[in-house]
Amino acid sequence: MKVSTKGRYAIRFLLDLARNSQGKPVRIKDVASRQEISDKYLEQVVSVLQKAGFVNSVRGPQGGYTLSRQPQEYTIGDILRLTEGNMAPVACLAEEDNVCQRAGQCSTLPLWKKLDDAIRGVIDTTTLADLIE
Amino acid sequence: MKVSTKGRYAIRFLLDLARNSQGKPVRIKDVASRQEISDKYLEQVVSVLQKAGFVNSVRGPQGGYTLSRQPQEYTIGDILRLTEGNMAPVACLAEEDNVCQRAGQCSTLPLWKKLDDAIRGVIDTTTLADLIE
DNA sequence: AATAATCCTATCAAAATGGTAGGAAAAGGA
DNA sequence: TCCTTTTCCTACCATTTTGATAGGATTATT
Repeated sequence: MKVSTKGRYAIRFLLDLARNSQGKPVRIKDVASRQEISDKYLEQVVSVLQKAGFVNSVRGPQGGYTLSRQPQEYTIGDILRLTEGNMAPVACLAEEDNVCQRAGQCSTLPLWKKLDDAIRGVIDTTTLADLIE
Repeated sequence: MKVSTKGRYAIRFLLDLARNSQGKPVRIKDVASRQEISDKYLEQVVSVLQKAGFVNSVRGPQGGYTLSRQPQEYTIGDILRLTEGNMAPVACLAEEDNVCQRAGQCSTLPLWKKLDDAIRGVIDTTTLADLIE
């Protein structure tokens, strides 16, 4: 039940952009050094963000990344679901077609639903903007 | 961010004991077949429960396991922390000595604290008894 | 003595995690 | 045009975790 580096680095990357890009593109290398993270690994994480349209990229010298929306328009849930996959605590809650045959008689399902609600209650109501002081 | 089979099987095992043991020991084999779980694997999960004193065991014929407390005295949090390890969503919240050097300037820490609180709010207030209808 | 159950340890395949590495492609400046 | 700088893309890899299987030792009952 841990959030992996993928999700955590994605949040820190976007947060770093929000803070350090004044309209100008920010290089992965700079974020990586500020965040004390492997830049080659961060590159892979950012690639997912880029493909999903979470960031805009500029290639070549003076290139880098910028946010494609306002900080308050990124929920932590969006970022984590993109990078970590579904955030449901059990697989049977993750997708519609993943319902198991025991669902009807499963007495732990209500527990997992409550836990899922609690998690979503936090990650879907917190945005990047909330993390910037 | 998934609860693994270890934690889920442990809950289902204890729940099965609560339902099917009328004072008498319940065999792993029977639980495993009712729960459609590998009995040799369940054995290993149960061994953790036994060593922690969550269940009493009786060896030999007519042996098996019984709950060592009342169902309402087992919180889901106790069971999951025992079998899954710490349930904090990030390592730096898991133990006292795990605090990272960036904690002071870490702007994601409040998020993880809120998420941790939300998770504990569910798992520490739900007991086995709540899952028995 | 045979049987039935827990107990204990070793092993293992597959997947996930957290990277490293190297080069291709694009864009800018000299 | 050429060099540099950046993103982009893909392959590979070591370690750990996950979810088991397997086999036998130990204990207790009949």
